[in-house]
Amino acid sequence: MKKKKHTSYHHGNLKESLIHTALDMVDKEGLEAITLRELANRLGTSRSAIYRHFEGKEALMKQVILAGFDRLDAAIEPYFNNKESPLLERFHAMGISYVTFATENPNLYRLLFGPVMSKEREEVCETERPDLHKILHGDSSAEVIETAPDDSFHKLVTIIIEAQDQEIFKKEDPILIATAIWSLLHGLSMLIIDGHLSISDNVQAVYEVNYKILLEGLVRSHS
Amino acid sequence: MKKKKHTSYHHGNLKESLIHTALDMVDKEGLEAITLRELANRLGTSRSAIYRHFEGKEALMKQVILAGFDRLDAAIEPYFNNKESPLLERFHAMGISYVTFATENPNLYRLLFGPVMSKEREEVCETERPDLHKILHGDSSAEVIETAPDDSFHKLVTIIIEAQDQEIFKKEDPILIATAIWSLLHGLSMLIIDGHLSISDNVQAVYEVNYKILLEGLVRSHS
DNA sequence: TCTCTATGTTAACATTGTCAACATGATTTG
DNA sequence: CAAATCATGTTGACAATGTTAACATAGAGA
Repeated sequence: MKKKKHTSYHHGNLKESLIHTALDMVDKEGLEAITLRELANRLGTSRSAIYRHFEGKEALMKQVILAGFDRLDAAIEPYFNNKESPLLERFHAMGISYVTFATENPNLYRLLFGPVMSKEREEVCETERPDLHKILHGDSSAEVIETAPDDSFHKLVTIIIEAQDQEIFKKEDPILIATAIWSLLHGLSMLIIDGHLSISDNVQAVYEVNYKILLEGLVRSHS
Repeated sequence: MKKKKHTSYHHGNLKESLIHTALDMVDKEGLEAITLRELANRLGTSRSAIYRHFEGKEALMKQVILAGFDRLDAAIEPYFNNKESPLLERFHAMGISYVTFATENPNLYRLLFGPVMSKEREEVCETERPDLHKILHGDSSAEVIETAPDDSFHKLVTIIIEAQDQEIFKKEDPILIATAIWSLLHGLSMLIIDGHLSISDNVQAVYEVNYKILLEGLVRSHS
């Protein structure tokens, strides 16, 4: 597949290779399988070469996590952008694709929301995401869609605003609504992949009930 | 507080001491702070003594996790059992106490749902919790309340059944409803303590919106 | 008392992340 | 072009940690 141009340098592009093989290792063999020596072996290099590209293992893992989030975003994106199907269908499918991604790649999903970043995030927490306030306080939704970054959470917010503009959803703070939706999806995914639910054999059914409950709390009026 | 009877044996009761000091260490200093040597030092014993009581570090951590779940259960229990206040108030307070427990003890909460048990749970997942099916297929709710174990999830299920009996909640599968509620609470807790939300400075407000959305999807009819 | 089992200690080992010292390919400079 | 400089890779060593084996000791029961 990816025959790198091995002509260029010592190894080629070690930095990217490290990130991607680490990502694949996490996905297939779990987080504990990742050791710097094993990583180096698989790439035919030596353990310490890593330190020419990353400050340490943790710095590498952060990059891996970022790449993992890209995969997650890529898995859900089609359902955000498919403008042909009705909004609620997209909304429904987006949720399914999210939970499905988690259950099909449990190791990867656990990494994304796992303990690697948690300490650091706790510190940075306050200053984070000031850009969201722009969305929150922007009055027109059309304008927001343009300025929103391609982050999945932002896309979710814009979909909610869209649904509010179409008088489908109640006019609640869209960011808080998005938070509730994300919480439900994230919690459900985590509980399933960690085996805390007794009904994890039928993920689809569990999701449908969750979706139904959530939706009835979101829609504007009942028929 | 807990002056153990140091007269009895070599150390006294090392097994329980290990579990409880480990639990406190996780809570105050994080999971990474736990090393067998440090644990042994704090208890004035030697590192290898641990292996007379546990198969290894992982076995010890599993016991720590069980003790941690007891703390979580104890933190929410008052809101389950306070029979004087109306059911919806108990329901509301229970959710707040859950999220509050998580945000006030982030290290502990992360441990409970963290990576220690995840692999094992994946294997045991299918055979787990057959007792829940009894609740699901029991027709009378009063009978269920008696037979339910003191697990928090079971209590949640019984409260839902109670609300259904009082015609407050819709008659949906109570286990699936409980799953949805737990997912929301768990997801919200995790996202907050890991700093994924931009609004984590006002936990209460976030919870209220989540609760409102969830409740409107649960209640039987709108006024 | 003697023996046995439970519990605790010490020393050693393998794994892993990290760093220092050295080596080499590529790039820039005189 | 030659030399210097920088980027990249390698080797050896070290500290921390979980684990195990061999040894030690206290308490219980014959």
